[in-house]
Amino acid sequence: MSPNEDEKLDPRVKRTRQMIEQAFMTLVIEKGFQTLSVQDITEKAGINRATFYAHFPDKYSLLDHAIQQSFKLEIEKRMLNACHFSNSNLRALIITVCEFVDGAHGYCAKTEQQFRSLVEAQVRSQIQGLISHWLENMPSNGNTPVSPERTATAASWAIYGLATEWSRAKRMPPVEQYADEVLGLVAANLGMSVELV
Amino acid sequence: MSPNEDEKLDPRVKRTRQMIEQAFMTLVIEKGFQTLSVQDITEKAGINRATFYAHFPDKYSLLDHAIQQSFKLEIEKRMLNACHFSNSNLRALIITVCEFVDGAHGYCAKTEQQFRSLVEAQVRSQIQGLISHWLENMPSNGNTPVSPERTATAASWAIYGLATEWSRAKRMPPVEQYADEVLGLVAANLGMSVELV
DNA sequence: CAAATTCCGTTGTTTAAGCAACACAGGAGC
DNA sequence: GCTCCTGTGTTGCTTAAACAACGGAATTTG
Repeated sequence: MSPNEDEKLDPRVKRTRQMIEQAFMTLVIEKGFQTLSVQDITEKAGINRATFYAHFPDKYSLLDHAIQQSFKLEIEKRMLNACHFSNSNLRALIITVCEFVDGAHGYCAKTEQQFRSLVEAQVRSQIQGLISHWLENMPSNGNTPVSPERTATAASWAIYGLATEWSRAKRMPPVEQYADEVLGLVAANLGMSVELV
Repeated sequence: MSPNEDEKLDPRVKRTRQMIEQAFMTLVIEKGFQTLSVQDITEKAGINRATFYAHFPDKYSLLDHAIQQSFKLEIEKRMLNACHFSNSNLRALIITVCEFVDGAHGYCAKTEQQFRSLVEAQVRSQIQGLISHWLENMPSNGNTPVSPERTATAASWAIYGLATEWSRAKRMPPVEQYADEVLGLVAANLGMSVELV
C-alpha cells in the first residue's frame, strides 16, 4: 500500500544511511546524546563528515529519524499497521508504546530533555496516524459528535501519557495487567466516534 | 616495515572489497566455487556487477586473493612474519600450514581441483617468501653450497606436501605430534644453507 | 537443431561519496 | 582581554560506484 520506502534506492545511499544509523545507535548508548559530536558519528561509521550533511541537517534531525524508524519497526513487527481497530489491537498498541517509551528512557540520561521530547513528538505522531487510519476504515462513522482527527489526537496523548506514567512507576504493574486496566479509558475515548466492538 | 596495505585507502574501495570478500566467503561455503556466478556474488554483496570488474578480473582472481588474504592473516595472527628463524618458529609454521590446508580442503568438494591448486600455489608462495626472509636475516650465510632461494623452494614444497599428507590421513597423529615428527626433515633441508640452532 | 536463457566482460554516462579547505561559533586557559 | 582549540556547516573539485546497455559465449530447453 505504501510506496515501500526502501524499495529500490541507490545502494550507496541505503548503505550510507544504515552505517550512520548503526554508528549513531551504538554511540548514543555508549556516551549519551548531548556529548556526541557529528565527527564521532562519521568516524565510527567510516564515512566523510560532508557526506553526513548530505543526508541529515544535523544530529538532532538524525535522532528524530532514528526514533521514528525504530518505533515504526516495532509497530510493523507487531503487525499493528496492517490491522483494523479492535480491542485486542488497541491493547497491543498500548503495550508497544509502554515498552518503547520505557526502553527509550533507559537509553538517555534523565538530563537529556531534548531526547525525551523528540521521542514524545515522534511516537505520538505515529500513534495518531495509526488510530486515524483505524478510524477511517470503520464501517459506520457518520454519527460522530467529534471529528476522527480530534479523537485520534486525544487518544494518542492519552496513550502516550499513560505509557510515561507506567515507565516512571518502575514498570509496575506488569505491562499486560496495566494495559488491561487502562484499556477501558482509551476505548471510551475512541467511543466518542465509534461503537465499541 | 611493509607499506601497511590498508593504511589510508579510499574508504569506498575498502568497503567494496570487504563486501565482495565477505559475500564470496559465505557463498563458497554455501554452494561451492564452481557453481558460483559473479552475479551471485555482487547480488549478495549489494554492489553493481560492473563494480566487481573494477576490482577483480574474474572470480578466479577473487578466489586467489581470498586465499592469499586469509593465509596471510593466519601467519600474522601467529606472528610468524615478524620473527627470525628458529626451530620453534619452524614448528609453528608447519602446524599453521597443516591446519590451514586441512581447513581449506574442508571447504571445497573433492572435485574442485581449481580450488586446491590455487590454495597450493598461494600458500607455497607465501611459505617460500617467509623462509627466504628468515634465511636472509641469518648471521652467517656465506658458506652455503646451495642458494637460499633454492633452499626456500625445497622447504616450501616439503612443508606443503607434508601438510597435505597429514590432511589426507584424517589429521592423524595430532598436529603437534606430527610437527615434531617431521621437524627434523625440514630442518635438515634448511641445514643445506644454514647451521642449525 | 534452433530458440531461448543465462552469464560474461566491457562501455559511456550519471550520481553519490571522498577530500581539503574555508569562515564561523563557542569554550578553556593563560 | 587574548589566543588556542574543537566542532560546525558549507564549498568546489576529484574519484569511485551505480546503472543501463551491448555483443558474444555457453547452456538449457523445446
